[in-house]
Amino acid sequence: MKKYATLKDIATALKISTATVSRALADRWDVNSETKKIVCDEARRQNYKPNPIAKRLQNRHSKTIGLVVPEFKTSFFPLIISGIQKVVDELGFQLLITQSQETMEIELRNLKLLENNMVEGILISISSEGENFDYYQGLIDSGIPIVFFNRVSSCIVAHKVIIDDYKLAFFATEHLIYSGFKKIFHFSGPDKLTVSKERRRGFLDAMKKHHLEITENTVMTAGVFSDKGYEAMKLLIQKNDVPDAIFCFNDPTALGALKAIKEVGLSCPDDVALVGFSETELAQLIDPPLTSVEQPSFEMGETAARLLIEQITEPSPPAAETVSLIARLNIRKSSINIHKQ
Amino acid sequence: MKKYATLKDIATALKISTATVSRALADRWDVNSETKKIVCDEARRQNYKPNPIAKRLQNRHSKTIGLVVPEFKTSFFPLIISGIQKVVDELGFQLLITQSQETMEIELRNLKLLENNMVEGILISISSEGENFDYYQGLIDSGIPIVFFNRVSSCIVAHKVIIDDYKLAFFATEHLIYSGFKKIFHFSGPDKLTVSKERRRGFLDAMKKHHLEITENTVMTAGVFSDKGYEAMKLLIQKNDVPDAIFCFNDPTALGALKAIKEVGLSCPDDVALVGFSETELAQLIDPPLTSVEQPSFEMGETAARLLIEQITEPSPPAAETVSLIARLNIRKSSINIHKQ
DNA sequence: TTGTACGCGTTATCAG
DNA sequence: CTGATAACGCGTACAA
Repeated sequence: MKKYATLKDIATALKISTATVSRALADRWDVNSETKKIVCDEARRQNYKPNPIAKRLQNRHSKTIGLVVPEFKTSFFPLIISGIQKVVDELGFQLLITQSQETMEIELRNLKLLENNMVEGILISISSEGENFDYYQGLIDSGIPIVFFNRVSSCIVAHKVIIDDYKLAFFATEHLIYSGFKKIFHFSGPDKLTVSKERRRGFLDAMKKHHLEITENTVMTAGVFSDKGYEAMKLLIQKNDVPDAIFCFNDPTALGALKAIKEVGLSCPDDVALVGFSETELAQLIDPPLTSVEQPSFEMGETAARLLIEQITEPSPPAAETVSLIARLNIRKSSINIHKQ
Repeated sequence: MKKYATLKDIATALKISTATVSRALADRWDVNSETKKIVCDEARRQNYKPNPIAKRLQNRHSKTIGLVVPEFKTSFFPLIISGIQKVVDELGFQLLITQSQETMEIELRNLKLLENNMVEGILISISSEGENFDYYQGLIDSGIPIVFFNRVSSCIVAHKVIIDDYKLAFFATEHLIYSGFKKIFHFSGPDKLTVSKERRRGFLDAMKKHHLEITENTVMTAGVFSDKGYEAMKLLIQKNDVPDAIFCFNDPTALGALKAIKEVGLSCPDDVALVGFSETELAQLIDPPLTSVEQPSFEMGETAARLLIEQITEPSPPAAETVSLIARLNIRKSSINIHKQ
């Protein structure tokens, strides 16, 4: 193992004190320009690099924030990250990214990793398995602010950036209802996530408002990934209980359902209409183009990052606030009712 | 700003020495179980957390490696990251992820960021703008090994994990030729990337082998993003020089071209056939499904991570080696020649 | 202009 | 069993 060159190494090599070396390297005015030159040369010769860890031990601020997202296989989180990056760069901070892979365990490990690297604050969208409440709270208590976005913690007091999932789910469902579909199902997300609950609530309220029948299969838990949507759809086909339309928790789930639909020779939207959520790039490209709720992802990232850094830099940060951004339903071919025309 | 509780705080509160506190908290055998208990209680009371930075100042190893990728909007890099994560987790390391957004400047900033966090090694796929040679070499010289993957540096001696871009480009082009297309173009990637050069070389060699005409427009530089593919296609349409088929640098470029093709009422593959590269999830989902070269992304991540960690942990690491993984061409509808049937 | 000495928070060594 | 003390690498008052 190669040993680092330290200030001391340079000092002893040059037979001067470490203090002088330190000052020379910092290029300060109160040091002889000649010694300055000698020191710099020797530093280069020894391939000296200041040890950032030692520096931080005194400085106490790293100008770095951490991020934990569940995954970035879909384009949803990457878009948010772009927004975060922009603000972080603008404000002279740096960003460390981790992914929890939708598990609480890895999420916890990532939080600790970030903490170990002395981030000054954390942005997080929680895993679908549930929340590490205690740890969130512990971080906040120990002076590391957290801002939640998209998937937020229900019981921690902190800044949160979301959209109105309930309202959008309600809209999306009403869109299907107004299009003339009668037998409408919902593929729900993970039970523990607030977003899942909100979207399910929006769906059910819309169904109730229009007095549509709610049966045992009306709401099926399908999770976040496309294979779950595929399985759920397969199950319905097998049970011979195929609906006219399905409002899905997200785009991957809808795509999974679409795959199953096509496989058995059914057609979308003729036989089964589909609506997704949190529109990914794919929505517009697939066949048929998918109706989906478009979230202001980039803006969500910007807002969350700004709130976090504000909290870090402001001496008296504002009280915890929940910011709700505007989202909208993009109607495309997958939810057009051809029989109604 | 809340002040951290330190060992000293606990020590003074309990009127004992910091050494004892340290030992008690480390749960060592040579400390009275009663004092141990008292110390732990006081630690909890003061919400004490050990300062990892101070620890590292002596330990010198962080069990953490860093990653720099150009972007993760497409599913290509995320898949590689999954592979990396798997190995990193298995071997008890941790992973810090950064994205260069395809620019040299941010790449450099990220390298420094990782270095500042004392990563023990770095995995990188370089930005399309070019390479920070000097900095790569400096890192390696100062004892931080680097493993390149996918987009590798041409002039640094280090482990590299790639596929045979030349061969696959050659295959893909021959596939188009054997399908009966005559006027075949290539949308090339950024000029500075080795992968671009290799794929272009493969394309040109295949064209030459089969004595197909190469004109001024045959090779167009279109970059990495879909908008560039779109623009390039638009330009060809405008110039009234539309080919039978295009071999694109990657999937996004192909998708951009597809968009332009559809916009002017042309059809793929009837009017223009398309072949992509580094197959993303989308390839199978769009209309028409896109012929593309499938890279063993997950395996690439695994291999790169394994090589890096091996280099970190082995006392005498093996010489730099270039690993070439197996890739394959997946033929789909976008490159079927309907006129030939 | 340069050197001395101390602190950042922790662990390890060596006395007691 | 416990307490001083010396590192780890750097910055910086303070003294010379």
